[in-house]
Amino acid sequence: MNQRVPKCSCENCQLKTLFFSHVSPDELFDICDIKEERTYRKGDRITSEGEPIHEFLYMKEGLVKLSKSTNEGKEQIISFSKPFDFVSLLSVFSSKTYIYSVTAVEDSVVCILDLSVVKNKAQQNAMFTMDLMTRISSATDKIVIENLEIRRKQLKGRVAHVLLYFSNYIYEKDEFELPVSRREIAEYIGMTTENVIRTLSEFRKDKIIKIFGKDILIADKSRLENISEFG
Amino acid sequence: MNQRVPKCSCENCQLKTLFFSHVSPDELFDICDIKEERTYRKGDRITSEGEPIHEFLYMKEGLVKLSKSTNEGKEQIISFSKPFDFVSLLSVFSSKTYIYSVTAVEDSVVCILDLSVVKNKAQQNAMFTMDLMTRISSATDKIVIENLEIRRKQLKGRVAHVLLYFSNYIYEKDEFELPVSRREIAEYIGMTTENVIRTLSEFRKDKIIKIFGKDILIADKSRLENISEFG
DNA sequence: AGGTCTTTATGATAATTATCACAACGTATT
DNA sequence: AATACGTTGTGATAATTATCATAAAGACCT
Repeated sequence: MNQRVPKCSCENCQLKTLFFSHVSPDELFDICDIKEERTYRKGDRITSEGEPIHEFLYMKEGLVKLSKSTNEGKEQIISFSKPFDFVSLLSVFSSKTYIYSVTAVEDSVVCILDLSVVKNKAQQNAMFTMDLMTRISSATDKIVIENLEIRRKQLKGRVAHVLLYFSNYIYEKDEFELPVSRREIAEYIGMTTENVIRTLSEFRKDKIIKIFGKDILIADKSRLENISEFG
Repeated sequence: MNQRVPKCSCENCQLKTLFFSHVSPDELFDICDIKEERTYRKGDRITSEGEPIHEFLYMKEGLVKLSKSTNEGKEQIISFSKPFDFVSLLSVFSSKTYIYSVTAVEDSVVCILDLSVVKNKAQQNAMFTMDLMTRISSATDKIVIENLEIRRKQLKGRVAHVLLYFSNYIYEKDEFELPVSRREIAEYIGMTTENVIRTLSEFRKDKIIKIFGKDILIADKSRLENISEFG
């Protein structure tokens, strides 16, 4: 399920500059000491809705999804987090329990700090807290904006948008392996699985993309962008 | 358009306890000195998309909407802010310019601090920054959750949801004056104006609500809740 | 290797929502 | 008072999306 990696490798960690730029080397060493890395396999649940929050999470490798299930048992995907994103953005400082679940959609490595350590640090070091707030704000802003973007489009535009999201933002390549199922795409864009599949088939027939199972190749990006923008 | 109220009335301000619980009386006096209150009339624009952010805003009286316009010129309403909510939640600590506009939907009083003052305070006082972060996180969480709620419902459920939102959350009464037009409701729930109007008429015909122009009376709340929940 | 379950896929049909057209009403402006 | 303009309101029709049915392919388990 998960496995501890005892050796701390913070010296080479990009997060050091992003997250800890206002933490002294001594403090950093302390944090490094208590930091834990956990490895998750694709499909593993990392945190669950309703669980108490006692850890602070950020992404080192892989890709995870944040999701929430409706009281009818359907799943809604809120967002995806890639390396050097905070996974802990919603709820962490405003709630005692998670209001969403986090699940690995690729094999992932997540760095974990006890939340009380982060909170203590935050109460002592204002610059650290400012950094933290800036980062968390930026991440939640992205979620809100992305949500608005998806909301104003219809089916084809939304599917095109998601493909471009993975291509441009997550993988930075025109060919990639979809980390999620058609159903999960549907849960992200708020449409049905069948319509997502149908739309992908249509894009394939129109030679905008090539599909080999989970592998997607964007063949005509400008047309895909056009669909994403104007439907 | 707007008018200065020179006298500082922080002594009686609810925000003092919420916002400034970790600020010393001396500091509070300083802040009080430079704080400005501005009065806006219904319809007045408070901040505009693309403008540089140099002020920190919070609500004292009234109701405002946060909105963003698409590149096709359509408006999307992100959320509403009521008294003692921060208006400055998205962007403030993550962007130099506003990515949304703020407009008064009721006559409103907004308290305004220079952003540099808030940032300076935040860099010096970690507890203050923690408070701030907690409040901002809580506000953005609400936006995300509210968005998911609306997204999973269809037309009737969304309209019912909005009515309950105003009734329960904003006015805490079963009878209230709608602060927004049908079009604005449509912009908030992502449906067309005509369909919002039609749905309201349907609720009226079914004796779930009474409508007198902008005045709404919720006559059968449990049925409205049922529609909001199950469509 | 066989069976079960999920995912991908496609078609037909039903439900939902948008668009267009038009009218009444209120409000603001000149 | 007259005009213009936005809001509210309703109906007919078109477009979009969901639902249901069915099937093949792949993953998983034993």
